Amino acid sequence: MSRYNARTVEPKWQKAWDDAQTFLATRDDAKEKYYVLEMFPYPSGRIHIGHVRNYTMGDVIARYKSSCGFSVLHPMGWDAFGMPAENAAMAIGGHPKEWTYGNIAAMRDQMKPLGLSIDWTREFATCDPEYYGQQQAMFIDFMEKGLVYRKNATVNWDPVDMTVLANEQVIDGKGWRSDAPVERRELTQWFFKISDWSEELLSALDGLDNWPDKVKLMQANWIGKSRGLQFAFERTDGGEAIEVYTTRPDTLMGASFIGISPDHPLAKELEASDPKAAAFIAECRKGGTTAEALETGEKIGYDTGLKVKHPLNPDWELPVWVANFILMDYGTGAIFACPAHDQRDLDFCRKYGLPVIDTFFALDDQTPVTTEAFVPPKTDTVKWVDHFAGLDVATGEEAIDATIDFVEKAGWGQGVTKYRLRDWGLSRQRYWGCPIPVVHCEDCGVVPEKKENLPIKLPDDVTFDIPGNPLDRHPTWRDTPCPSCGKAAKRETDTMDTFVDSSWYYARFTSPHASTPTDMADAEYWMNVDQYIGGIEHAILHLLYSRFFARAMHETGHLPASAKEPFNALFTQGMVTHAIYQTYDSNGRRIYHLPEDVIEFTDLDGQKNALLSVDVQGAKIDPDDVVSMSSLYSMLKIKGIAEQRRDTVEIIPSAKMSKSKKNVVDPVDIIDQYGADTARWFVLSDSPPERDVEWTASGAEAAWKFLGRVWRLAAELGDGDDTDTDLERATAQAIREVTLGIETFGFNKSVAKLYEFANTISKSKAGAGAKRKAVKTLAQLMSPMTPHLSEEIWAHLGGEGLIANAPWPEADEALLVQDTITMPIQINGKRRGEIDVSAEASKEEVEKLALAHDAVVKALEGREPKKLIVVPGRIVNVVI
RNA sequence: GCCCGAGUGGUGGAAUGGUAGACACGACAGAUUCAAAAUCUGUUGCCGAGAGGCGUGUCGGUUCGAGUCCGACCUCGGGUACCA
Repeated sequence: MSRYNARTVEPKWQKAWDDAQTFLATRDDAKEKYYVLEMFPYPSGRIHIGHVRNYTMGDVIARYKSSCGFSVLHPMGWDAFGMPAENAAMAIGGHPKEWTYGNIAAMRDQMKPLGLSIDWTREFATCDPEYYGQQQAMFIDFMEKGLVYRKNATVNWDPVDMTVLANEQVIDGKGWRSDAPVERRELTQWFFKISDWSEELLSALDGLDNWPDKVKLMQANWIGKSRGLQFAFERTDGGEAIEVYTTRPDTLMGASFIGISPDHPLAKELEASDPKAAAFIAECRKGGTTAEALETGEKIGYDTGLKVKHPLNPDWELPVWVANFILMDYGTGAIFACPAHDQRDLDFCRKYGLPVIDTFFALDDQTPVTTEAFVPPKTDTVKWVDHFAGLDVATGEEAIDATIDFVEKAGWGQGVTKYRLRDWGLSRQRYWGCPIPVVHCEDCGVVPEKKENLPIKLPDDVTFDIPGNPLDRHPTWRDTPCPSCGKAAKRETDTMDTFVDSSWYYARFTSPHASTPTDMADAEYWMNVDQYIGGIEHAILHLLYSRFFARAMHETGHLPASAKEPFNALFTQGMVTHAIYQTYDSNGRRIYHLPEDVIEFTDLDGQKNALLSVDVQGAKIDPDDVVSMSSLYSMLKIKGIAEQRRDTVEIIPSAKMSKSKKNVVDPVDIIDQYGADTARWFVLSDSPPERDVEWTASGAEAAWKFLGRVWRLAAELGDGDDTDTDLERATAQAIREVTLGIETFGFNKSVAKLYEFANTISKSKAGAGAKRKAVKTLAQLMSPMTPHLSEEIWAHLGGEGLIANAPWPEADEALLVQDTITMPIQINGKRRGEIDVSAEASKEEVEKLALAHDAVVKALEGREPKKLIVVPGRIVNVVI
């Protein structure tokens, strides 16, 4: 009998599937459809083990659903625009287009051997002009529907490189290449009006029954619906009143000062007239644009000298400050601060010597606030000091409602609902993205390009030797006649955020070669995505943008109403993580090292250490032999390697795999050595799919051994027509549990059950006929995970056609019924024995049996139990 | 900072509020072998000679019963609107 040889078997079956066009998705109105989609990859150049895990999960679902009789759509494409291509062009020369398409070819070559059931005829990359041209057409439709507009927005500006930086390119407040302190700068940019859909995107979350609650919660928090009070503070100098929005109007008596954003119109006025204010605002503009930078940075303020009148007491004047932590994007860009009940306000007031006024206390503690703000949940009842709406004891919620009522009746303010969600800024000052199809004409203004001129293709003749957007400095590309008046005009040089590309690719897959963005008949049949699979890191932005886009596409006639919520079910798989190894150069900048360039060992204290392999100069070191840094040095000395200064390698454990941080693990070694089925089986084993896993290759060999064992089990079988009830029962149980595992994304549990089932078969004394039947079912149950091996066994055992086309096995329910049950007996909640009872036994019979149990009799010593709990079919607890 | 998760043997993990540790890795012992590889069999949470006790990040609570529910905290991970 020959050994299982993945190297010859796997390509054989891949060819058989290709020849039979097994995975071609076809519209078949007689069949129910099932659309499985994994988030498409960025073509970084190499697939990593996380991709293998992700796509194998999708493949298990796709193959399983196909066996269940569905017409399956399982496509693949490339999220191909983005910064890394431009970075590569800057770092190593070449062109982003060549780099990207080269990477796509390499990754496709790495993916094909995995034997994924993908309909490759639908493949596309978002940087294909055929794709982004359709995106431009949609953009024009969105413009017509008023879904797009322009306004000013802040960007990270590198004053040395004179270019816009991505948040990722700002490291510790400095530009990644220039090392110069980053500034915030305003540019006119394009926006999608996603905020018009805030309520819709929020309330529709309720209908997403098959989405993880955590994702829905994150999106709801992100949209951030709040009800508050909007009103104006009159200025004492008669200037324009300051509108504020607050979610805690009930604390108005605790107001300490008025804070405005450095980007507030009033701040801008002062910037022109007050040099000190201008200096302060300039200070605020230092640093990056991220929320994290703003909120973790030092809170600073500037007293404008302006005063406002408190609306409840015209004699009470409050100072107006400019504060760097107030965002112009949220509310009105101005607040009143209540330091007693907001920690940030309190810290600020203590720093600048502003008053702190308590407005309410806990019922049992009236200590005034000192260094810690009193911020109870809004549902807690508190005692009010002097509430203007006449409250004494009430919850925060009641007080807020009462206050809004009071103010509305008094006529100086209004209850308002606001959302935190901001409009989606889609402009990018970069080359490698989808050009925004508009023209700036001196006479006509901003004019959309004519659809017949689409796609507006990116010019190929660009260079990346200087920072900035090559489209801006291209000699001719910008020049174009105005689509409206025909006069010489200029193209927009901003390109689109890559999130635009990934916000509708799922729809394009339903008709990837159509001459319009979608084909309605195809979209009607294939949409929605029945199962979407991707990383939790996309829980907010990508998934929210996609939900918005589907709605916008419906508005513009590109998707049916039924596809407004495009993903029926979502599964967020965990990430495969790996340690990052870093050292520092002489300027203190981080240098990242590949895992294969590092020797890692654990010393006797359990401390992890690492050294660069180059420092070991090729000496063979077994990390298990190294117990401490000094023992490593002695070993190196013994091996004749001269003592030298060596960098200590810093280890950052369990970080998301990222090419730029060089902690990406390549799966090709495993595939080369053991085959795709082993890699697939391995990534599905052990870890629950939703959990992050630290990458370790130990266990790959065990997976390979198991698959060999299953093959031998099949290969060594003889013939016979005998049957075996025990094996049939084990088969029925395996079918039930493996199926349940797949249906609930418990692939690790399915794998464990398959191990158990295979062990049961190999240990069974049943005849060849009975075993043959069991092994055939085993092969079928394994086929979504190890499709090549399963086909080989299926063919060997005389199965009809391809196992990929065989219907999913069904469990014989009659065999799953148990007649006796073993029930554990607890005494005071601790397990002390067990009894066997018939499945039909009444509660009374179980109680009798339990009380007659040796351990119970002994513990009772003739007394009556205090309580006797019988959970039928489960457990008995005797309380003494 | 803010929002969302996760934490169980040496390791990955299993467990509708009902026998904690299924299944696998590793380790150890044995069989087979001239020997090894491969394969097969067995043992394996910790403490204890044993009886037994202790055990699911920490502390507290609810319950007849908590890994699971509630509260506080610790650590790690993801997101934080220009990484994708």
